[in-house]
Amino acid sequence: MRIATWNVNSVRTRAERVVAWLERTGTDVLAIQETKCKEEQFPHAVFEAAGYEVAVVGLNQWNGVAIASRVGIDDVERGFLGQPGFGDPEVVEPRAIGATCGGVRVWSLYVPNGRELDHPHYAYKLRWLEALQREATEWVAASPDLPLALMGDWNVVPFDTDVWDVAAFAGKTHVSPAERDAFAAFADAGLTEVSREHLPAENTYTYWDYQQLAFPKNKGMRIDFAYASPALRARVDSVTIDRDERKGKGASDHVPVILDLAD
DNA sequence: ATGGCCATTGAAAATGGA
Repeated sequence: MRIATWNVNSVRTRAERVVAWLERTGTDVLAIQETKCKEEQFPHAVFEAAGYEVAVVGLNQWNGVAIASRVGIDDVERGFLGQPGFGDPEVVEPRAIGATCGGVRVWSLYVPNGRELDHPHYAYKLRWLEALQREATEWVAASPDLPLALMGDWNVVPFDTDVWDVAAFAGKTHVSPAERDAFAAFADAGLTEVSREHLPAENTYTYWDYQQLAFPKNKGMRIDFAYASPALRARVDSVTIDRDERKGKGASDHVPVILDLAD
């Protein structure tokens, strides 16, 4: 089975491209982030025509996550227990959706950006990661043999070598020790970030800004990851970052991260 | 060629992204 995660930066703009990619690569399950639409605006028909069922959560033009699967999609959960909200009035944003697909419990996650270190969004980001880590700890403890994947756009650069020039990020989000600690803490829940295990090379990126020729200059960031429970980790044969998907007109600024699983 | 922001809302300019 092949499962993947991809921040598509608007699913309405890129539905045909995403589904063509799913079919071409033979991907069974895709965790999608930044759908940027309400559930009723989601291009359900494009996915269904290709044989994918979809579970969606979306409130407006911001955020939005989904899971597409051609191996079943059951026990859908929109948001996680204790998921923090943001704003006044406080809203629990559509940033997490879970479903069981082909025997794997998959979560599609879009971690808050943080904006600036002194912005309320940054404190929200840390709260959000901490709450997810707490909940993930419960999931693993409750079902230690369950294949579980926490996949998505984590908006954290775990190591200096996960960005083209860490000096350019001095005083900015994504690289702060608190964010890195919050990201690393998922290992304490018994999870392993399997893209790192299989693709340890430095300067291996999943995101390139649209501006200033970032992609041709390879000024990228590694911020899309997949944490796996022991039962899933043992089944990961290989991990691929599909860098080619950043090429050409109409690309998302993120590329897919793919996990090939043993049956 | 992989090429100097993009998507959404709403109808100009603002918001968010990272």
